[in-house]
Amino acid sequence: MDFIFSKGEASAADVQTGLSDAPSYSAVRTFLRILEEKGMLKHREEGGRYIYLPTESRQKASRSALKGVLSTFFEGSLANAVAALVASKDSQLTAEELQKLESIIQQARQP
Amino acid sequence: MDFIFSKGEASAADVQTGLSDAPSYSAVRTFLRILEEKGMLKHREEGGRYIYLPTESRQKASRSALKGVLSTFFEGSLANAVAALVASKDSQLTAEELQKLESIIQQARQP
DNA sequence: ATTGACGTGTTAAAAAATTAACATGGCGAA
DNA sequence: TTCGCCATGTTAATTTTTTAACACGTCAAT
Repeated sequence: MDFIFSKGEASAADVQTGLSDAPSYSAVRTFLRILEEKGMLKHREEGGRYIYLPTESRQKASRSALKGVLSTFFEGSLANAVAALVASKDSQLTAEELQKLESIIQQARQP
Repeated sequence: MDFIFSKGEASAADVQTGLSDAPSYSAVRTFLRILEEKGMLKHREEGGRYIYLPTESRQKASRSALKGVLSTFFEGSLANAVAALVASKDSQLTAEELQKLESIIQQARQP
């Protein structure tokens, strides 16, 4: 699911190729079919191939995933999470990124 | 794993009780043992009971989980993620939380 | 000391996931 | 058109996971 969310959509071959710890092509195919049966994926046909995509909106899924991590590791606090990344040596946080963050926060504080 | 990380440590019974979609107690017990064999968990004995806890530090695991969500859903950008939560109606972001965030960002921008 | 409750270790059976293999049908190139 | 290639549909075998069941040892209470 994460792989398909990150790509937006993917064929069975895409998943099998792209996933580093992927099972066999056959297993991927079966699993995608099961995920569709469970309602988590749907597919369209493109030149005979099946392209799978999530049924849930990316927005919903992303918020849900983010809240999940916050809840599991950061007591539900976004500030705690940001603090952890900021403190991380290899955080890859550029000056530009920090500036964007600040402007987002400021806008949120003054509606 | 997420459950144990969120609790810090847990017995088989804790997991089985606390997890909403938990399998049988027997399966939980087996699974914890397998996770230990794989090196993801260790256990200590407390009054004859096994209490399992992660081998990886909470800090490492939390950063890794957070980066994973950022990478899957937010193009790796923390700012994008924060923006999504801020925009969410039910974001639960209190004024206090926003203030903490701002001060964290400001400190990060001026080392 | 004895009993009963509880958790582990172990085993075996049931269910599910993974894999391989082959048939079918569509599509493009020669 | 005809051939070869590729993805799907299907089936069956294999492996892993999940489950149940029971023996054993510990601990607390009676």
